[in-house]
Amino acid sequence: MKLSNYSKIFKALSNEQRLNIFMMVYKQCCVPKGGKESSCCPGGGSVRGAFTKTCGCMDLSKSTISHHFKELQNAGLITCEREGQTFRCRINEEAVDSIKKFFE
Amino acid sequence: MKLSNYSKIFKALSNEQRLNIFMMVYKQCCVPKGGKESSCCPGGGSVRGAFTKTCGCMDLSKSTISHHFKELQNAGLITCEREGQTFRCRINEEAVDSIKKFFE
DNA sequence: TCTATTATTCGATAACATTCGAACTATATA
DNA sequence: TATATAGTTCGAATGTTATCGAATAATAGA
Repeated sequence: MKLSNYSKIFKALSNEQRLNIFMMVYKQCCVPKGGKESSCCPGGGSVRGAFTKTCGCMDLSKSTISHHFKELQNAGLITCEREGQTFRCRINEEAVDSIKKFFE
Repeated sequence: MKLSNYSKIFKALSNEQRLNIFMMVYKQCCVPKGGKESSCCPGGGSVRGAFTKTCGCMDLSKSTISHHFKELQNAGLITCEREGQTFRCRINEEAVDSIKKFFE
């Protein structure tokens, strides 16, 4: 992976609000081994209605939150797929693995 | 470690030039186990004349490079100590460990 | 097809980042 | 003490990012 891709990833995580969004998705996607699945993640590994949830618990306008989701997607950190009126979000494990490798 | 500290670290690494500087220090500080020490790192773990070296291999003005070193220090990623006319740089292992933990 | 809900796009604005060159400070050495 | 080398600070130009509200588009359901 090129250095410029890494800097893109770090840029996406450099804004505190956006990092917060990333973390909410990240935590909910990581069903601990042997642990219970959370209600938002049937099947584990993805978050239903991530955007709506985020709007509900962050003090930012919808448009700003939409922008932050786009940035996280552009950096390759998450993927989102439409599911009716809302979106289902998933962490891109590859990106996370790349970061881990970066610091080895 | 607070989320805002993480975003500071990621911000420091979000600029490609700065990431480049960080990597040069990082690589030179990490003497592989059983490997030879590099000439810049007698004793291992630190880089002698890091600023001067960086100036020599990056297409940026001294003042800009100085600024980037400051940013890396402010984020707690590296420390620099004067050594005569030049500086000796060291990676802050704690910061790196924090990032690793962040993605566990 | 009408309406409510959900999310995106647009245009504006304010704040912040990157970069430079010039002037300056710190240190070593002749 | 004069000079060379190394690095910092300052002010300015330029570019990028975060944020909002309003207008718009997509979807579900009545």
